[in-house]
Amino acid sequence: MKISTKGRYGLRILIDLAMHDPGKPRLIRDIATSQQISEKYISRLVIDLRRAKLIRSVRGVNGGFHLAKLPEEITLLEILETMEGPISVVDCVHSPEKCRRHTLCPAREIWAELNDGIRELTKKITLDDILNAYRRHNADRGICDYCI
Amino acid sequence: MKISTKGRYGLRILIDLAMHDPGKPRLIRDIATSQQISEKYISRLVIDLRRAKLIRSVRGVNGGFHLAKLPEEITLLEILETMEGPISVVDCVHSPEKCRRHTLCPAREIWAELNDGIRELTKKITLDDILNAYRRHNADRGICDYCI
DNA sequence: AAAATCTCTACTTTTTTTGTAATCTTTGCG
DNA sequence: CGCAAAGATTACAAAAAAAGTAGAGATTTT
Repeated sequence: MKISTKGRYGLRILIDLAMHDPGKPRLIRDIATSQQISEKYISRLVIDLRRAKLIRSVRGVNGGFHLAKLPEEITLLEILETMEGPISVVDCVHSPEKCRRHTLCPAREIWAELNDGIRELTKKITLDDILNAYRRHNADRGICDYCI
Repeated sequence: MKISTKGRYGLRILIDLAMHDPGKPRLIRDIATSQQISEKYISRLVIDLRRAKLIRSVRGVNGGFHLAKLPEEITLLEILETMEGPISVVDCVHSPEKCRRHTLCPAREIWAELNDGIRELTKKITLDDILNAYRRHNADRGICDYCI
């Protein structure tokens, strides 16, 4: 029941892009500097974000990244599922084949409901909400490890 | 966002006890056999369950375990927090000291709200709900790995 | 006293997550 | 054109976390 480092870093990258969107694409190098994440790791993470169409990339000289959607259109659910794979409180919710007798599995409905509940909660939170909370606070002090 | 093996095994132990409560305490050995978990590991796990007062133990000859409460009084939240520690989507929700600048941390309120939401969801599910789901299905086929 | 049981802590193994190395592809510009 | 500035990708390494075990101890009943 914890958001992984990958999830948090994905979010940081999106926050970073959101706060720099105007005009020219943002470099991995610059994201790395402001977010204090290695360039290598960022170039690994942006692949997932791009495949999920949350960001767009421009290759070659003068390339970089920017958001592919408005912050209010990006939900925490999308971000988490992009970075961490589908939310599933137990494996059989999303991989019924793992379960020896999935058609009979007792707690399946209960897990499915809990799972949906959690997904709904995260779906209601948008990148914009997080940005606003961020702006209300002392944005220029940067982001805290462990929190995002 | 996944229930750990420890969490699932704790739940299995409770289900096992609930289905055998009448009269005499149940042995670790018997739980191990029906739940297909090693005796060693169960004796490790029951410590946590006992400390959380979800089960009671009887030591010595003719000893064993039984539930300390009615199944409808045991929530999934208690079980999970007993086995896995407090639910916290990010560390700073429950360990603000980990956060360099926790009084300023931008997303803190958002995480706290999400966290509460998840806790509420799991609080609404009781051991009895799970037992009922279990009984409605083909209980004698046992519990599926990965699901519980 | 002996046997049956639970209790506890420290350790090992396994699995998962995190992060890096190295190489390839695309594009703009002189 | 050809080079340099970017991003893209995959496979591997390191670190952290989770799972599980060993072994000795403490209680209780008979």
